[in-house]
Amino acid sequence: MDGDDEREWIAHARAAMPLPTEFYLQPTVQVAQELLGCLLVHDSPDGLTVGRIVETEAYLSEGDPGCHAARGRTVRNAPMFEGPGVIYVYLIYGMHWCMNLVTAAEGTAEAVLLRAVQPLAGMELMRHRRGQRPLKELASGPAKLTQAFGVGAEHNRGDITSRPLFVTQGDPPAAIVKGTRIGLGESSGADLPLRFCAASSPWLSRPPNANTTMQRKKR
DNA sequence: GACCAGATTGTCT
DNA sequence: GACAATCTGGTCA
Repeated sequence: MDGDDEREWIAHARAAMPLPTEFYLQPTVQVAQELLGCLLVHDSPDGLTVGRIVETEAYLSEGDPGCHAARGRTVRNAPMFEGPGVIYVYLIYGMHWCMNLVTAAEGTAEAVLLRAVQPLAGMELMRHRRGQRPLKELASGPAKLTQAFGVGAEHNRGDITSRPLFVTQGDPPAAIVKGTRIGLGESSGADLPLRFCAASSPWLSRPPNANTTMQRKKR
């Protein structure tokens, strides 16, 4: 990864076409898998950042108590009901932003959580936003990712199928590893195999199926 | 390297 | 008032 590579990624991202709304109308689990290898691009006023998506989680409307919309529509989760291609950004633990891409038709609340990306371009800007962290820690987690890419509340209800924040086609990983989702309680569908990772990627938030080690303690 | 606990605030019951 | 799709720094082995 050198400066020439970064310039090529920037040129590629500037010329790239966002994935269309139809992409997000596919079954959510399929979208979550097909997003792996795709490029997340944010052409912000501060500069351009590009990353390859290496980890996602699917949240479903049926039989998934971990989904924010499992108990119906609320003020917070309303974007999940607004149709394919809508960006759903929410605050977690009062400090961190998480970015979801809404799938399924309007009125059906399903989404894919972006958990980790491999930085490809705009690394200096990401470092600036993330506080000079090592490259591998720039976007290896849902909240790290949003911070590195400058995504926040102002992007909630945005459109992922148009600039400046969009996803474009990339190279699919050689293999995909499925696992259970991270951070969910036992009664929230923690055992559902809805986490998808690019196999053997060093850019993941955690190794596949290592989700039980950092559970919150009971209070 | 592995584990633990604190930070911090919007949302929901 | 409790909890949450997390992160980070500190402690200990």
